[in-house]
Amino acid sequence: MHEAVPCTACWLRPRAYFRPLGEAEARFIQEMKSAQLTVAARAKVIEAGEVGGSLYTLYDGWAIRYRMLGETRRRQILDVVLPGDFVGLEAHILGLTEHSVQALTPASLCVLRGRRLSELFEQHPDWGLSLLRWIVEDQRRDDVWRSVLGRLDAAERMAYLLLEIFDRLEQRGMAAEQSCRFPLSGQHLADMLGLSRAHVSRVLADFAQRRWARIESGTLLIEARAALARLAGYQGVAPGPRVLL
Amino acid sequence: MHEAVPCTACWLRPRAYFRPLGEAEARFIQEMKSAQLTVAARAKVIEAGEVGGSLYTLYDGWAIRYRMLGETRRRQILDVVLPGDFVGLEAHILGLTEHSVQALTPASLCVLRGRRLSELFEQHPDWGLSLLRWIVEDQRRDDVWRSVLGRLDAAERMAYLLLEIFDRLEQRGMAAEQSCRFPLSGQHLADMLGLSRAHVSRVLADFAQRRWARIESGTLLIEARAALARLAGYQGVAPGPRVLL
DNA sequence: CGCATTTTTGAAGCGGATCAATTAAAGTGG
DNA sequence: CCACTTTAATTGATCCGCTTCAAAAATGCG
Repeated sequence: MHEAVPCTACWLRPRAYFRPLGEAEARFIQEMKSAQLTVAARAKVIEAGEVGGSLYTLYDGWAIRYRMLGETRRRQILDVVLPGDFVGLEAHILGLTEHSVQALTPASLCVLRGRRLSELFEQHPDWGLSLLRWIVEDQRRDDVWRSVLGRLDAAERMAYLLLEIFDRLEQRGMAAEQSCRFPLSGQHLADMLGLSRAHVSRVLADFAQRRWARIESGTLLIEARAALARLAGYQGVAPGPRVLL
Repeated sequence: MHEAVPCTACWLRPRAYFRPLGEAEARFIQEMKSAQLTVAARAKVIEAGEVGGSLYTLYDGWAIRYRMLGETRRRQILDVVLPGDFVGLEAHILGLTEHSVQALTPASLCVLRGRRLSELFEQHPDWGLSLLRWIVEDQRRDDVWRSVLGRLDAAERMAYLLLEIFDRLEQRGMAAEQSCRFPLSGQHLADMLGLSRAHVSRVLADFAQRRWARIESGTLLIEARAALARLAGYQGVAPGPRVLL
């Protein structure tokens, strides 16, 4: 898919969503990047229980982060991983991962030298704070999702998910006016929202019939954003800019 | 409740759960602490929508962190805040809080000079990394809770919650052999677990009747830890040690 | 084109919500 | 310290949203 891309040629970095780089910073980050990894759709990038493990930035493609529960075939998808997002921070910081990450589409990742993450904190303490800020923003997103799962019904959850993914894609320049690529299956949606596959199908049928949103042949079309946002109490995503490593 | 306590006299710090301090570190932290705040039970420490706001460490007592949803009276309690936990990191880093924090019992908090948090990163980069590690551990806990809310039924959720709170108290030296203080009402449990007050009551009645656990007059008694852990797929909490600011 | 996977749809059952009535507990003021 | 008021916990009856199971339709893929 991609040969090793120098950071100066990164297609993501010019996006307004990502914080611009100074000269020295650019060199430092280029130095952190040790390789480019390409994986096929459905390939596992990180497997729960793995020890150590690298730190990655997803460069292109989609992935999911998930946990399996109690021996059984219960899966909770924790997040959709999009270009610019970290993969493997838990593995890298805590040494052991409890979640898995699987590519949804063909994907490519920048492999970061973990060693240099501590150097980053020492030599660029302001980046340490930027990173902290980013993580705290993610925590807020987690808070919202706990509310979504704990207190919203099926249709509200679905509306929230569709809008959030669309907006995150838009920040990365991966969305059109009111549509975007959407490689999640019904089963994926069910496992993210704590619903059954059958019920996901019914909720989506309802949205399509109301002309609020529809998913067709791998594409999400948002037809009535306002209606969805009102239903879910959706407030938008963190505007950035965010650091990109 | 407490007059300003010097960090050297802190009752929490000697606990094995918290990372021991060097001489210079102790001074730095003492310097960060600018005041001690005491609040009554039910008082709000942080209100959603608040701008700015201090950074605190809960010193004594219990609190809850929660969000209200969509104008209505739907509340999601995101976490129980226990001594040693941060309060107000979101407010401090992002400038605006979307959750509220309310004292459950009379509580006292150490007020930290926010300014010095960035200095901490500069002057003690290893502490920056410790803090990062702590936050990543919290993220893992969030991951687990998303799984709990998304995929476990009422009894499983309750079992998970009781065990986690008990273990967190134990780490802080606030639990006895198989019992601990428990100031959460049925409504609180319902709002944490995404259940109704009535159903919480039924689940607890069932646990009591099975002699697994019971809550009586503000005290939680864990009678059959193994049974609860098996039911919930509970694996324990992060062992620490953790930094204490 | 034909097989495998996914999606859709229907029918039935269940877990938990809701509502309402009762009981118990916790404050409050005299 | 007791009667009164308020708030929270319990319990039963009913209802609804979602699950489960199963079969049919659609879609993708080699």
